Amino acid sequence: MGKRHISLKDLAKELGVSISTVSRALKNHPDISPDMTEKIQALAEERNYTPNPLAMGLLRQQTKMIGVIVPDINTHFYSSIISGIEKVAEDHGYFIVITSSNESKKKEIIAVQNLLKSRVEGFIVCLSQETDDFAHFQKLVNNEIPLVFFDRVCEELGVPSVLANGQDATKKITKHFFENGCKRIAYISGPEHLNISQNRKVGYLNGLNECGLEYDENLMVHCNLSIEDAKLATQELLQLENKPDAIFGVNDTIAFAAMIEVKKQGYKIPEDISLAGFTDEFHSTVVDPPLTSVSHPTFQMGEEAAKLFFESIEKGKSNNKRIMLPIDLVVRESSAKKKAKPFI
Amino acid sequence: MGKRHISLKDLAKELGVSISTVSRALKNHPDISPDMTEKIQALAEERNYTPNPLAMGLLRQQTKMIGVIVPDINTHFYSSIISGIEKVAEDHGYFIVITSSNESKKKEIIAVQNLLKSRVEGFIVCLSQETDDFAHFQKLVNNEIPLVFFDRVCEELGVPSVLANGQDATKKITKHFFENGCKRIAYISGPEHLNISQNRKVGYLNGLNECGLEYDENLMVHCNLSIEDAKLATQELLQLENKPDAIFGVNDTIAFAAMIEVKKQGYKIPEDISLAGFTDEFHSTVVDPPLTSVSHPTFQMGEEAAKLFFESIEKGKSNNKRIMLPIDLVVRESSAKKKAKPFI
DNA sequence: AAGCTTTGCGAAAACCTTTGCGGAAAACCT
DNA sequence: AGGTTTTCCGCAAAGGTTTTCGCAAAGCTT
Repeated sequence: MGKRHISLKDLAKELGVSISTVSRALKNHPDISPDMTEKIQALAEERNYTPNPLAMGLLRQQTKMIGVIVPDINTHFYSSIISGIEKVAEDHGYFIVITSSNESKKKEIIAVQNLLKSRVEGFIVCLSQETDDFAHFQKLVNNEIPLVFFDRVCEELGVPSVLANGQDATKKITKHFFENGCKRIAYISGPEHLNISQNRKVGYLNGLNECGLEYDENLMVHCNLSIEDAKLATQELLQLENKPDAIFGVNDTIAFAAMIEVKKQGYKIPEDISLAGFTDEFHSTVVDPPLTSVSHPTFQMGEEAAKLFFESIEKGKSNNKRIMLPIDLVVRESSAKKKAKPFI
Repeated sequence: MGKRHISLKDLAKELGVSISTVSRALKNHPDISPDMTEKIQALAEERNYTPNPLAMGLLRQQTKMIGVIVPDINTHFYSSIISGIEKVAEDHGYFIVITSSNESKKKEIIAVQNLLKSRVEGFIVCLSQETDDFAHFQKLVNNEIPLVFFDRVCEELGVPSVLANGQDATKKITKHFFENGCKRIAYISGPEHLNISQNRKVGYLNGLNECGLEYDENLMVHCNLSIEDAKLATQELLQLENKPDAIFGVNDTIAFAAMIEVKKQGYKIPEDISLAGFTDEFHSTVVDPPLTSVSHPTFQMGEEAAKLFFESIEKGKSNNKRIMLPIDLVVRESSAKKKAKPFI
C-alpha cells in the first residue's frame, strides 16, 4: 500500500518531463506543444490525477471552508437551512463546517475560536439565544473576515444578514385569530434580547392594534426555547384568571409544547383555545389537530445566506445587505372559527 | 488589510532568528535555550499565532476530514446521528464533511468521488435506499481507505459497522401488538435489498411465529421511503378485504404517513387499528394519539460509528467489527389494548 | 549567414511547517 | 593549551501546486 494519491511529480517522473510542464499541460497552457499536452493529459486521466487541495490551499491561502454556527443541529429548521447553505457552498467548491452552539454563548465563542484556528474563510451564523454581546463577532468584522447572520442577527454589527419577516407573520396570525373570533390572544415569545423576539412582538402589537384589541401584558410571556420552559409558559397562561382563547408560539418547539400542555389540561383545540406556531410543513400536518402555522422558507434562507457570504468574500469590502424573506400563513384546523360567545 | 494569519516566518523575522528556532521553541524543544524559548513563546502568544493546518496537512499528508454520506440530512434520525459523529470527530481534532445522497445511488457515487477529491481520510456512510451494488465502496476497501457503515450496511464488504437491533425491535412490536389483542398485524417495509428491511422482516416473522400467527403476505408491503409512497402503501393495506388491525412502519416518515392516512379514512387509533413506528422521542409524543415506537439510540450510533472509524484509521488494518445497539420499545396510546372481539 | 522572434520547456520561488543534520561557539576535560 | 563535549541555533529538504523568469533551439527575416 503505497501512497494513495499521485502528484504532478509522479506524472513528471514517469514521463521524464518537469513538474511545471505537467502542470501547464493539464491547464492547456499554450506554451506546451499539443503532442506533449495530449500525452500528459492521457496519463493524468489514466492515473486518476486530482490536484492536492492542501497544496492549492497553501498556495492561494484559502481553505475553501465556511464555518457555520447554529444554536442546534437537530431540528428541521436548522438542518433545512444548513441544506440550503450546503447546496450553494458546494456549487462554489466550498465545504461547510458545522458547529452547534447548543444555545450557549460560551460555546459560541469557543466555536468561533476553533473555526478560526481551522482557517475557515468566513462565517455564517445564527446567534445562540444567550448571546447578548458581540465582541467575538466584532473581532471578525474588524479583521474583515466575512460574516453573515441569518434568522437571529445583530443589527449593530452592520453585517449582511437574511431573515424571515416575522413581524409580518405575527401580525397576520394575530389578525387571523381575531377574524376567527378570538379576543384574548396570547403570545409565547423567546428571550427578549433576540431580534426575532423583538420583531415578532412588534407584529403582535400591530396586529392587536389593527384589530382594536388592547394589549394585555399578561398575555405575552417569555421563555427560553426549551420544551420544558415552553410548557411552563403555557401553564402560566392557562392559570390566568382571564384566560387566553388563542395562543401562538414563536417557534416549533414552543408550538408543540403548548399543544401538549393545552390538551393535557383538557382544553379543546380550537374550540376552547386556538393554536398556531412557527413550524415546518410536515410536522404541522401530523399533529392533531393539524397546526395552523407560518412556515419559514428555510432552505431558501440557507441559500440566500450562502449567496451573501460569497458576495462578501468576492467583493472584498463587505456590504450590509439585508434580505427579508416573506413568510406564509398556512391555516389549518387548530385555529378554526369559534362560535360567537355571549358578551359578558 | 494585510494577511490575516501570521506564520512562523513572521515571528522569526521579527525576532531575527530562524524559522526552525521558532518552531522548536514553541514545542519546548531542548535544543533551544530557556531565554529564547520564553521570548518566542511570548511573542507568539501576543501575535496570536496558530499553526497553519494546511501546511501541517501537507506535511503529514492528512486532511483531518471525514466524509459523511447520509441519505437525507433533514430528519431527526440522521441529524442526531451526525451530532454523535461530530462530537467524537471533534474530540479527535477532525472535521466532518456532510453530503446527502438524497436516497439516490447516482448521487452517492458522485459524493464518494467528490469527497475523495477533497482528500477526506475516510468515510462514514449510510447507504442510499437505491444502492444495490457496491463497486464504489469496494474501490475504497481495495485502496484501504477507512470506511464505516451505519444503519444501512453492506455485509459483504467486511467493513466495520454499527446498527440498531431492528430484528429484535420488530419482534417486540409484533408480540406487543398480539398481546394487546391484534391478530392481523401489518408491516410497511422499505426497499427489499436493504439490510434493515431484511432484518426487520425476520423479526416480524419470528414475532408472528412466537405468537402462533400465520404469515399473510398481503400484510407486508414494501415502499420506498417517501411520504407519498408510504401513504399509498397504507391505502393498499386498508383496501384489503381482510383488513389489518395493527400496522407498523419501518421508519418515522412511514409511521407518520400511515397515521395520517389511517385517520383520513376514518379509522380510530387504536380502537380500529393499532399503530407503531420507528421514531424519535419528541415527535412521537406530539402526534395524536401519541405513537408507540421504538426509539433508535441515534446519537450513540453516531458516536460508535466515529469510534470505529478512528479505530480503523489508527490500527491501519481495518477490522470488520459489528456493533449492535439495543432498541427500546416505548409503548404509548396508539397501541393500547383492544377489547376482545368475538371470534369469527 | 547573421540577427531577430517564436516555440517549448525547466528551474526556482512562494505558500507554511517539521526535523535530521551540520556547524559555530562556548564550556568542559586533562 | 589543546582537545573533546555540550549548548544553541541555522540550513535545507520534504510535502504539492502555481507561476515568473530564463534559456535553448528552432523558425523567421533580410
